[in-house]
Amino acid sequence: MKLSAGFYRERDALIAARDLIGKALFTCIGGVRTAGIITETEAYMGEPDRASHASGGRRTKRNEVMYAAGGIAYVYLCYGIHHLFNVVVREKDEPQAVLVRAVHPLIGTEAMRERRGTGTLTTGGPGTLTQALGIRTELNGEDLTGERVWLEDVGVKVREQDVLIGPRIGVDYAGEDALLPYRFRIAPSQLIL
DNA sequence: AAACCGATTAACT
DNA sequence: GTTAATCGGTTTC
Repeated sequence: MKLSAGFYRERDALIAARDLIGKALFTCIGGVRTAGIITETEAYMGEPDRASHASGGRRTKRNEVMYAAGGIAYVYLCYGIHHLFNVVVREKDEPQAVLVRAVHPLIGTEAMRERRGTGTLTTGGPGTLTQALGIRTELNGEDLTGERVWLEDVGVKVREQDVLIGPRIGVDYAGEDALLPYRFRIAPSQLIL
């Protein structure tokens, strides 16, 4: 079933990042429904987190949606090419978010392959999964309990020992915060086929 | 108004 | 292991 607004608001980014492993990310774009099982996430803890866009309370046009109440999408363009998808969590004015870094294709794999182009259907990175699911910046601020992008519990259980925890990727600029164990992923041997 | 840069990827050696 | 591609957001002048 679809995750409720309360699910997002009652968890901080760290707990949410763990709990979103194994959940399904759905989109319905242009009448095409696609979905994937979330296999990798990262937590961004807001003001005290130097790796977060909201570090030090920074508030700009781009990251404004992080300050809204949880249960909406934060989508932004990275390196001018890649759309990155985050789930905003906690209450209003607590700018925490979970970056979805990888999914395993579940529904609409042909549509995903088409969106990815002639290449193979791989959704193993934060930029490639958004391309496969059709997520673009127009979904920034989108309600995750709505009809265009949402998450569901599809009954996939991931055991604690199958979740690998480590430092986040690509945040070297964040100093010692780059070493925090805020990245969660399903052990490669446990990937659903 | 202009410079700078990034929560990345794919294609290389 | 390295690096070019690429452009909106942010910072700086």
